[in-house]
Amino acid sequence: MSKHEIQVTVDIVVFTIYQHRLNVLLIQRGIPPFKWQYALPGGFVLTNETLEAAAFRELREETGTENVYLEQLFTFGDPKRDPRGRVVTVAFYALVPSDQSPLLAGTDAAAAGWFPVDELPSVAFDHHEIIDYAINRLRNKLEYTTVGFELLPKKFTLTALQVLHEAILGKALDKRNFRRKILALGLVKATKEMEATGRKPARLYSFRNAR
Amino acid sequence: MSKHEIQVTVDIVVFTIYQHRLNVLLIQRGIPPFKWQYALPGGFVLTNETLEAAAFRELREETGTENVYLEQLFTFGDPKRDPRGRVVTVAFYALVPSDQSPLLAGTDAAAAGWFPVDELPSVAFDHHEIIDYAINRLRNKLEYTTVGFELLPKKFTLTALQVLHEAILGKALDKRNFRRKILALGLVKATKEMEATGRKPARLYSFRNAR
DNA sequence: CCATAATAGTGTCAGTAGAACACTAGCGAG
DNA sequence: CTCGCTAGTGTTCTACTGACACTATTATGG
Repeated sequence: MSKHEIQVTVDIVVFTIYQHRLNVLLIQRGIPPFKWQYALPGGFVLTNETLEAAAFRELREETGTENVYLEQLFTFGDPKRDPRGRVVTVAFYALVPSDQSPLLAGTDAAAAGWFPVDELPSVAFDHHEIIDYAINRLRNKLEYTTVGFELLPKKFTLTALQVLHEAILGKALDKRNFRRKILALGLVKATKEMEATGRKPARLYSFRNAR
Repeated sequence: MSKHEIQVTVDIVVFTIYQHRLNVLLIQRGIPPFKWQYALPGGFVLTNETLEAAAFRELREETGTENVYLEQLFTFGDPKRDPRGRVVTVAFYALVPSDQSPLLAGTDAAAAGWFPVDELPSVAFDHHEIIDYAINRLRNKLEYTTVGFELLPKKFTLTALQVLHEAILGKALDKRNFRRKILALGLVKATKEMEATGRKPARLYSFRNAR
């Protein structure tokens, strides 16, 4: 019974909204296997940290992002998924508010970048499968939870919220129906501020619950 | 960087409907830690098998069940969850049709038994947390998928289907509304057979899709 | 054979949620 | 002051959900 030969990693699908599109953070690998290919941020779990802590640590080390929404997705354990040996990876996804996303002051990563989910490059290992899984989860959760707010700044316009939903769901939504539904949910509170840019100023809203 | 000291196991929450209640399969441990306490069926993942294959293998070895619905749930990796060392467990849940459930011709297990989810004994490790997670997942999936049918024999009465839903959701449902909704979904097909037992015979239905 | 016990099976109405659909309001730029 | 641009707003129809009570059919037992 070869019980000890399995290594455990975490991989994180980091999402943000950038230029009205849903984007994923990818890092170019500096070492084999799959050298120079893009891959998800991630790495080995240390023996004395939780899985979630490992994911947060890798996020910090590789991308400089902190204090983001993080949720476990699924665990991928095909024996052939890593050519180096048996590696089981616990996949997470993270949501970065759109006003913090371009800060890529990475340390580990040679090169990192945001890629729109419908224009992904080829990625290492089974990371494409992980990304697909994450997009599906995000779409589903958007419909019955408040995850969407995690991708926005603290104050946002209803149009920005709608654009976000459209970017994730990949389809256009009716403005009046969308606003009616969001306001009926009561999760959002009008502030007294208006957005500066643009032609006609739009009212800023904030999310009611704690972030 | 102590990367190699993590062991990977699978644990399975096996559900069935028994006497109109949702039940979980537990096995009494024959060895420490938690000797004589009840625990979920499960065990170590071998280096050349997928996680799912490991779960199926443990199910077969420990409970004799085969060909059941199996789905990955969540991965539990708290460093302190197992007193023997660092063990990360990938949790699954399985659904056993009610006409196959009492077959507990186990091999590994000293003693196994079905326990109603609202009368669980104290269980080893963090298995209570895993069971709670599984019940929640099952309740949620019942509302938007067809998992429910996995817990029934191939032919079943609509009353049996309703009892199943009530057992999982833990609340009574209106008979007319329930039947209307189920029939409107079109997932179920009336057969020409009637159930033998009972006072007035009830029509048997079958699930349309493949099992 | 008739009465009883037990479960099967059936319809309506009211309230709510979701989808389709087009115009006016307010601001900045030129 | 006109144009361009985005903000913001209601109604109607349809589909689904939930509440609610009685008749039909069989087996059993007196």
